[in-house]
Amino acid sequence: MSMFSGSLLVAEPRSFYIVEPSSPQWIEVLVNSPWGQELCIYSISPDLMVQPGDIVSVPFGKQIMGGIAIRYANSIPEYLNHDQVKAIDDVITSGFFTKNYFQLLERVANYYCTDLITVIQAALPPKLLSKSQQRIRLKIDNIPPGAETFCSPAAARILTLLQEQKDGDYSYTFLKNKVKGSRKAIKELRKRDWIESYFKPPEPPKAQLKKVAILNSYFAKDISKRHQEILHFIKSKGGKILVSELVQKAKTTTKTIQKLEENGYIIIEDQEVLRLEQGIDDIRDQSKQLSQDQEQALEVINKLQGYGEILLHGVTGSGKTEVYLQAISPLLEQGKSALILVPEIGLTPQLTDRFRARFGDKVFVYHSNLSKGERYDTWRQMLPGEPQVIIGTRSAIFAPLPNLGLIILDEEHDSSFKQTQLSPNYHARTVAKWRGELENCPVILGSATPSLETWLSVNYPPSSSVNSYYLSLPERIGYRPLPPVKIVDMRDELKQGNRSIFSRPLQEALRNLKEKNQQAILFVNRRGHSTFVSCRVCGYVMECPDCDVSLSYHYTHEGATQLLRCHYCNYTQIQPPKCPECNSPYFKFFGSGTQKVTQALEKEFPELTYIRFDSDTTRNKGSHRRLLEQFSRGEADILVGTQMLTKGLDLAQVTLVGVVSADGLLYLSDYRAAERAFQTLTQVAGRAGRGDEPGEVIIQTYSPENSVIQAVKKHDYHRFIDEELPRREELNFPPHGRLILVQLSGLDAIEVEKTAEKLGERFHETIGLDCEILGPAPASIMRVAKRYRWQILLKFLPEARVIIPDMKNWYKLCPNSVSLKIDIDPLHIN
DNA sequence: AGCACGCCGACT
DNA sequence: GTCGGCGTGCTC
Repeated sequence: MSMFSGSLLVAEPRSFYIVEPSSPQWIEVLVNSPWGQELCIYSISPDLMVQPGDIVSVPFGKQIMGGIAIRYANSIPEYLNHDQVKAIDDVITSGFFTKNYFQLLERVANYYCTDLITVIQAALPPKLLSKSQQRIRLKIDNIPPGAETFCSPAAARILTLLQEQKDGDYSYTFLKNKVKGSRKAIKELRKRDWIESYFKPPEPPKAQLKKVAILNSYFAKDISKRHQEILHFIKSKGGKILVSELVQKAKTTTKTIQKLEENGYIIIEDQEVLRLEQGIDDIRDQSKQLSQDQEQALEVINKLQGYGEILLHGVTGSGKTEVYLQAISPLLEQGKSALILVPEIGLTPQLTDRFRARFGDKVFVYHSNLSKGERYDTWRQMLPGEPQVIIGTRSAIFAPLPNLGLIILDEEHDSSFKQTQLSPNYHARTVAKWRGELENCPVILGSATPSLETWLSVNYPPSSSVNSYYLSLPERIGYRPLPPVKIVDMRDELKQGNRSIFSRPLQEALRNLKEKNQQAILFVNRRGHSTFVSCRVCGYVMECPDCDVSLSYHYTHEGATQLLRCHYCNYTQIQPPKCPECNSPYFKFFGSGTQKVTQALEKEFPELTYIRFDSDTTRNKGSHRRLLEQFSRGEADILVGTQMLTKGLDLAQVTLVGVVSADGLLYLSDYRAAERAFQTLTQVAGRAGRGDEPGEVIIQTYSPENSVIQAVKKHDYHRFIDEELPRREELNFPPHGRLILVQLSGLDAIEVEKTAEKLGERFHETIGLDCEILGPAPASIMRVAKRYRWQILLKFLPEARVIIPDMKNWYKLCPNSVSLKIDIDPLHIN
């Protein structure tokens, strides 16, 4: 929680160009100290220019760490002596935190109950606010032979570890994790003066410098023909060229170039070079003719001046992207920028390509798969405010674009817009609306299956906000029909004696594939091979030793060791040949994952080739794109994959979509299970028939009468909404009420439970009647990665004011061994 | 968190 | 007197 009252004063935009006549001597800096955020005062040495809003590095204790300069101070507080105040070490980046931007960060911190500094860290490229790292190194000259025999076992272990390392140097954290009782042992070794500890200064990312040759005097006398040629070449390139490029393209040497510099014909300078992810080049694309619906939608968007929330509800294949493109085009001409958020960038290379084809080098991508340098440079080039288009994932909502004209969330229903593991647990959609308000620009939320939150917010807006619009694209472009959806009752298949995982209709559709020269997508709810391995005699199930879940069977290839893996903590072990409990050999796997489906394909349809597309096969950088390109080139007949397939793939040749089993989606113990199932099935069905050939969808299930399945069959979003919204309203679940999930975890089962009980009592004492307190209860998977987990769910009634003044005390109620996490608006409450 | 400082008891 | 364990307070 922010520890300051009111807003922090930060530089107005552009104030960084103004030099104050009487430069203040001190400045307050927000730092991330080991025990939380703090506002500390530092002096400014005369030779350093520091402004509020700068990112600086400062000394703190024995460390150097990153911080944000907040405001000038004319004096130091009374409780500090002058010799206690240290000087700013360096300025890392200048003129970045504008007032609007800072307000946004503060709002995120307040709403999601975290420190401002934690939000800032999420908003900046990684390592920009890094700390110095404590490291341990050997003092080789002081160590007698056989030193390890003189000291305690732990100390000996550390000594050996360090001696095995080439430079005898390890980080303190590494040794702490590796050796038990390391703290004491290090003290012991330090006493003997065999090791020393030191702080390695942080290394924030830096701009890359390269040498450029600049033409100085072209009309030179007494110059060799070769030199004249080189100068001419530089001139043809605009009088300025990278030295490396000059050497390569003019087929010359650095020696020659040096000679030219010595004679004053050219000047060699260091220049910053941006490291940016390269796109494909030279595919240009023009605006397409819009359908009537698209035209109407675009008109509403273009007319909108200032903030507004727009739901663009377009069925799969209705041409939402073209609307985005044409909405952005006039903005760039006005000198404004646009921000497009997508669930996962690797999955939408086509989207990025289309933007690049339309807007060329004005398009930049920003996501966590970029290298550190690429990410820093992409971020840095935004600061001057050149009009541009940023396509990014969740964290790009914090892209520091000064003249923002439009924010778009594509596939706004997607749950990857919520940050779950790390703090702050923000939802990019929520932050996008705040940012739109602050920057006074429209926010477009695009989806074929809008989240209930967005649906409600746009159709029944709270009285305070009138600027919301519902725009519908009910038809696919080119009057292509939505693919018919066939529901297959798998109980009948079993009755008819079909024991294959493919039903007869799906088998027939797959058989027809080859002769029609078409492609198919098979959707499987799970990666790996099987959901669990169990004994058919005694019922024993293989479980992860560190988590309360069963292990999944992973098949690599014929003859390879068969592995069992935990999908929660990645624990891996070899599949035992017999049941460890009763020694029975009938020890087999159940359920089906992507691997099992591909095996069945090999067996039943050996003539069909496939590509497996899940998190096992797409782990490496660029593998999404590579696999998708292989598939679109027709190198395989079938794409077999998981959830990833649902995220906006546009593959024109796919006519058949098969859902191997919908049941795993339908029965999850979560209040959002129905919504997720509807979205996933509708999205995956939408991959069929996007080209000229009509599509077909086959969904296999054991519960064909389920209302979600029926809504998917009819492509009927409204039918789904009409059933689901009252159900949520009845139970005060979002979007009608609000949830806060309080999670406790720790290694000691009893202690976690006791803390949960204690907190629960506290909640009953302090929280008002407009909030229902559910729990404390153990999480549905109680143990993950050796940690026991309990939780309390706070359910606020729709009209309740969600204010929790007591939150700081919650942390005080937790012993050190129990950690507390507060998830605001959780998407999963298991 | 990590470290210095200072108090106190066990031992030379 | 000296060494070392451990509780306390500080980091601009």
